Amino acid sequence: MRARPYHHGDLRAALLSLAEQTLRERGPAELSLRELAREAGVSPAAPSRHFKTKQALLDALALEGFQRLTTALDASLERAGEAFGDRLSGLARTYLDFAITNTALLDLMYGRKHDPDATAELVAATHRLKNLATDLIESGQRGGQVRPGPVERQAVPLMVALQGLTALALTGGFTQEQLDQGVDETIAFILRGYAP
Amino acid sequence: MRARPYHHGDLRAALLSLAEQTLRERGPAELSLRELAREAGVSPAAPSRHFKTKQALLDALALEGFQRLTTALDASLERAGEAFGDRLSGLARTYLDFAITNTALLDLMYGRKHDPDATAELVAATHRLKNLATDLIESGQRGGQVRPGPVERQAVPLMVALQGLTALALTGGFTQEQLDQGVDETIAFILRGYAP
DNA sequence: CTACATTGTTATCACCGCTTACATTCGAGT
DNA sequence: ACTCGAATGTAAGCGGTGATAACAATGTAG
Repeated sequence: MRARPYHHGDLRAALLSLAEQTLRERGPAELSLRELAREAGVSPAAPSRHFKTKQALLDALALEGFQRLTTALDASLERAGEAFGDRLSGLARTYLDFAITNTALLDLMYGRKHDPDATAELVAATHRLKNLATDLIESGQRGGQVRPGPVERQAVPLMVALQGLTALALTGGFTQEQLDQGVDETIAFILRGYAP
Repeated sequence: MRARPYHHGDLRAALLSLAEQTLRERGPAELSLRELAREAGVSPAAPSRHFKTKQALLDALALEGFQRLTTALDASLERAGEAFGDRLSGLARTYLDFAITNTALLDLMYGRKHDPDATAELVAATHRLKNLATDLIESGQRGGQVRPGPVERQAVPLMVALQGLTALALTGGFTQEQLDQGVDETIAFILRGYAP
């Protein structure tokens, strides 16, 4: 019977996975490198080979989150038809769904984002997200469902709505039903606001 | 020359004030009870007389934040005239201003809010905030500037917009000018959406 | 097969939040 | 004015944390 091998195999991935689980189940405050090491069955100093600091681990986790989110949003747009309303509604619901099922991760993502010394990769990831919104608005303008005007400005209400919906969903103390209604209401509201 | 007196005088207030300063300048992660005690010129265990745990300190800070915010919002409504647009615009700008000048504090406020074991006082404070929004919408309906419908639903887009605006303002990477334009745009957008 | 890079371990540091037992001061009731 | 309990502060110590440095085992390229 082989004892536990000296080398873990894929400690980096294991740490990220365990970290996300802990984040999800017990919140960011409870996340300890030493505990992750224990759970992974390695010594307390081992994680430092893969993540120089705790912050580096969190950054990697946030980056992974951004990747998963943009993937989901891309897929949603892929699924949707041509109609602007459908695309917008699908985007909003996908975003909201991600927010609800990955609350702590999303918090981490946005929390890290406005830290002055965030990774360049992280900043890039957020830009990609922003582009998704402006692209949608722009195509809506081409199709005539969105009033003309500078995209940079026109896209703001959409991003506001997305951020706001998730914020409410996460902190609001709403029932699931209220929430669904609120989403419907808000999407209708947005479309009305964008109408030419 | 008297040595430092055995009793601090108002340690509780001093701790809260120092804590807010630290929160503002160095973020929530850097906040340590021991350090606060050092800065207040008191032994490491002294704070525990006023705040049993670190979380209790943070809760007190968050509560203070809610009080200051609702005060500011009340004042804004007081200042504004009767016109629905003005009231809404004033409310939004006041909220946003608070968010920008008290970023970390607001984060703390909302972060604590959806924690299962939050103080009853905290929950009450957030409800007061929610009422402010529904009241505004309701009065808008009475005045005929807001389409009729259940207030509970109609108020959602407003709260969404407030939350979303602050979220964007804090994490967005916008210039001040872009932000001002975005606020204008969003407020116009909201009014259009609420129009009967 | 050897030399080097990678990955893990051990040991140690300084710091943290929290608790317990003890010291000082304040203030209310006589 | 005195006393005595409540409030407030101190000292010491526990277990936990993130980080680092020195050392050991393993993988791998030449």
